[in-house]
Amino acid sequence: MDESILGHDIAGDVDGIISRPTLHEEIVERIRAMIFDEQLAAGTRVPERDLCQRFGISRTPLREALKVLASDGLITLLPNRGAWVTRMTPEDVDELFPIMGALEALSGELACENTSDADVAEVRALHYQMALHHTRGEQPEYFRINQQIHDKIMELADNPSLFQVYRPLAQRVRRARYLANASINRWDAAMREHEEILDALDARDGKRLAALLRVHLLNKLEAVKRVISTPDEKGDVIS
Amino acid sequence: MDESILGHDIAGDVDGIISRPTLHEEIVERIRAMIFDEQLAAGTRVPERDLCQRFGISRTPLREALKVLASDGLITLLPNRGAWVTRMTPEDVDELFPIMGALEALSGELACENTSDADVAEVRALHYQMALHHTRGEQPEYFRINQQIHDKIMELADNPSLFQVYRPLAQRVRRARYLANASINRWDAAMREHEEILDALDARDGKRLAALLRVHLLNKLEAVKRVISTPDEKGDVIS
DNA sequence: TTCATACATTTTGAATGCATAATGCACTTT
DNA sequence: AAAGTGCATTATGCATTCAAAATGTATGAA
Repeated sequence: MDESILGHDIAGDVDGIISRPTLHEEIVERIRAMIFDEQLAAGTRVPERDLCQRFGISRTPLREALKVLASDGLITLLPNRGAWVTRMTPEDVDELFPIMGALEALSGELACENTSDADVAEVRALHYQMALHHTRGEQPEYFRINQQIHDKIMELADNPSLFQVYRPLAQRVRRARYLANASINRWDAAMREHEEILDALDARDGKRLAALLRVHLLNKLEAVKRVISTPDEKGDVIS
Repeated sequence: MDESILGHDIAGDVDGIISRPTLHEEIVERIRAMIFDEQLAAGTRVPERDLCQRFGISRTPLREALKVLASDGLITLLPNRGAWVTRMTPEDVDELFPIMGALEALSGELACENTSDADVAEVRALHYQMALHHTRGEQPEYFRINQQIHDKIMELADNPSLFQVYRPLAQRVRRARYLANASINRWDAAMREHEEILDALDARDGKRLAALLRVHLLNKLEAVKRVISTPDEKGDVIS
């Protein structure tokens, strides 16, 4: 019919709500992503004018986005002196890891109430893929799958508000967390902990999974602190 | 000398950092307060123009504040259709209470590591004042002191990030929480739980205090849900 | 040279302006 | 009268403008 002339099928969309994201939401996500993959590095200035040009927008929606990101703690606004990507301090890590531990523990507990066998199978597959990267010493791949497992558990918790609270915290510590994995000792230990995590999820043992996830994260705390309190030669503590 | 002529002593401030809060920060706090005490009621529109006039500012900083409050979930932005004070649904309560439970539990655990005898004495004084209001059936006073006790424990945790994460959640459920106290059954039970909470804090038993705070909050969940899912005659579910 | 100062330039915070979308209301039509 | 239609009004999202603050730079003094 008409659709085929237009070259695409619109039948599926006729009664859905039309989503019109506003600029500032879109920009929040883009800047999030840029901080995530370090196009905007911790401790550097957020180049307002450049970003406006790059995104082809005016300063108003960009600045709205900056306020939102600042309230997440992802960037820091210095009055009259611009926006800067927040740098992680050892004190921040001391504060944030216990919080994230509590939230991950909750995610594990809730996940056990909802997890199907297929879900466990999915996590198991990720787990053994991660184990493979571990034995091969492939750190970036290990780290990526590791993230996926924790994200999957968070998803199984089926609590969008929990994810929303957790996400900005996780993003703030993500880079430091990645670097902390460099320590091989900790890497082996983390892998053993993950065995137990999978086991507890399989058994739907919410309390145990919660405790494991919490300890797993707290164990990383010291490693992360060591990394970020060791300035490299550029004086740039975490990049 | 000069200070006394001006009528106040400025000697204490000479080397402190001069704080210059930006407009949008100030406005975020004001609107927070207005939602808190229901000058802006749940489910109603946030009157952008009125607020601009009232605060004597332009739309730009106000709108920046609205984006921040929206990212906290305190208000909801409908594209091209204004800002509305977020209304609490039973689903929200189901999601938020376990999260707040986990965070309060953590606050209790951390508090036990830092609490001095003087701090315990302070909480004890609040506790018995609250008990008095309970026996007298003075609900608003009871509720206020109850808040103060939980706030005090959060403060003793000495983790600003924890407070920052907790605060927006607490504010979202605050009104529903207040109404839930109306149920006398729950009120007596809550009072007994508070006895135990004080006891655990006094003993610096972090694990126990954590468990108590968590259960305390979870116990409120059902009462709160009952309240908000019972629309009143105006069809306004929580006001 | 190093340091301080004055001045031009840039950046920032907030107000204003403008195009588009949503809303309210008079007017029709049945 | 109830429901639909078209138009005027208002509100919204974003761009632009403007004043104040911060920054960079050239000049002069020690």
